[in-house]
Amino acid sequence: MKILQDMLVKCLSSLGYFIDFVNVVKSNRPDLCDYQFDGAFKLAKMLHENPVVIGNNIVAKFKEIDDKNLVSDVVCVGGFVNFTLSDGFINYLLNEMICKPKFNVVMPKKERIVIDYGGANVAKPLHVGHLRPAIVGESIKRILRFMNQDVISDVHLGDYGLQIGQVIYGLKKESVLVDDIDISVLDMIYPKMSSLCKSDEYVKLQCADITKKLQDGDEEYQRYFKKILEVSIKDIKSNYDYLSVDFDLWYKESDAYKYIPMLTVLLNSQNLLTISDGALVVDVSNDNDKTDIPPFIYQKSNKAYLYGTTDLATILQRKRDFNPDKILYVADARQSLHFTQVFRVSKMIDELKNIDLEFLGLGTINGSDGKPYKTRSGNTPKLKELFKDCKELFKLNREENLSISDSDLDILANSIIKFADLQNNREKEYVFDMQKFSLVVGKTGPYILYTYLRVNKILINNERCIDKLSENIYNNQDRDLRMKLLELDSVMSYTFLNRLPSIMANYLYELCVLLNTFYEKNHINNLEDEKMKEDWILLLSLTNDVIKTLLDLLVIKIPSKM
RNA sequence: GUCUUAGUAGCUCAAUUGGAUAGAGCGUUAGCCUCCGGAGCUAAAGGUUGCAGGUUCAAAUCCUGUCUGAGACACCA
Repeated sequence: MKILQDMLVKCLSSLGYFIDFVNVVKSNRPDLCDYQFDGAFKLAKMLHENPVVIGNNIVAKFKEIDDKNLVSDVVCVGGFVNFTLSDGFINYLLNEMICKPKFNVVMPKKERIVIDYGGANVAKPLHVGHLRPAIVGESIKRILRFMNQDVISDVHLGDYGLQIGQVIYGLKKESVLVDDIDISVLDMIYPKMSSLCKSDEYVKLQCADITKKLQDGDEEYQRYFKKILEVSIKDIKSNYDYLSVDFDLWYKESDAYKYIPMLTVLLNSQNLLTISDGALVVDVSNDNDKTDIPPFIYQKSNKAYLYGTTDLATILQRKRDFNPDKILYVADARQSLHFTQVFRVSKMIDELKNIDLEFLGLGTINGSDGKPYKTRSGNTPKLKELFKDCKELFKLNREENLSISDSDLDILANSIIKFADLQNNREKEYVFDMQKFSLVVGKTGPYILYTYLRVNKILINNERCIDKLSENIYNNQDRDLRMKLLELDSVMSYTFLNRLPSIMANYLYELCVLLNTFYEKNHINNLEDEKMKEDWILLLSLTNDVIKTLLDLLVIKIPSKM
């Protein structure tokens, strides 16, 4: 609501009222007004005056300068300044949305941003835990691009950590030849080795040793490693393809290794490395810390490197390759301390200190019991099985679902799971209840898709023959829908600034609710009034364009029918 | 133990970051297809925002204390 805001700023300054930021927000009392300003209270405190008097002054002045009739009414109620928009102004704004690109959303300053998400590790099967980093990351990437940012996405595969040593150890122990490695073998080996290492300290040391030797270039281990990489990446790609998640870069942890010597030089030139208990560390503690931040471990006492080192080397790599303004990390919130350490070291290094580093933490996905999600059989379900289950449950739901094509079923299963995830605040954990999700009633992906498709049917049958709305608004459902469309601008900037797809997802749902209400109350096909019909076709066309765009930003495709 | 984070309707979550009467979905109850897709729509019931203080015109939101859950806390990722 930029125009209204500018007008209010003008109004306030001509009254001699100064306030640090003027914010006109959507009213939470739609019975009273459309937009609300509560600055009169702040002014009252500053000036030691009655807020009602100040509010009334603002109202009088606003009426005086509102030569374009932006508002049909502006009143002061108990200190709140309440604006009701005029039909003309509403339609003016909607027409701007129709004819300008990207619905006339105000764009932020363009920056070059690397976004790191997905969290896949080589040789570990993708499971339900990888769902959020992939979906939320992909959605944030798309939102950044919509907001005109220069974005590079990188999957940053974990391929050089201890897990690879574990898998190689397991393959050798089971006498699997390099040529016989396939995805089913890998899927079987990792969980086995992971639990073995937890119970057997000796095996763990062996695995650590293999990891170290691999990092040092051991030929035999490198052969295993290359094959594992090939098999595993193929599988990871097919999983991400299914989710419509894609990356510009498929860099791996190991690709950052060649930057470690340079990184060491940089750290040494600033005397940042110290030895502690045989390991090379960087002290990242700070006097203002409420609790001790442990030192960042640069190199283990056995000379092997940890993921913190490769993360840091990756920042250097990105700096030199792309010179980004920002790097965003979408990862499990439990890694918060790790990123705090990495970021602090990065800020100490002269070459890297100007890069903004943002950690976007994700809450865990829990089952109905409040604990991390498991299948009925008790193990962590693999991603593909999860979608298969979802499709099966969805088919049982309705007889008609049996006739839906398999590709549309995939789209619907994607919409169910993605919308269920993205409507939640990414920082909070949430309960994943497949039974509930596949029932598909209420606030779900298919609800949005259904709304889109039924309205789209009208648009197919009625050609859009004007490109500008008239001055009219015809009834309450009509006005509610138009007002909701006007919120898009502020929703997008809030979503962008906070990197919260959930804000946009909830807006999309609310928009669909109003669209459905409109649809039930107004039967366009039966209309006699041609002008009304033309306006409404255009309005519905705009609404569906918005829905389609937001669905894409939520990584949800539209099925041909459902 | 220290730090972080959460606690809102029976259940799962909102609340544009201090604004007016705390909103949705599920579930429950009662309605709505001669009509563009009923996976829909219209209503109703359901709340001392964990508890106790405090700050101010105004608190779910900020501060203090307290209870409960979750998580993190140097050679795993």
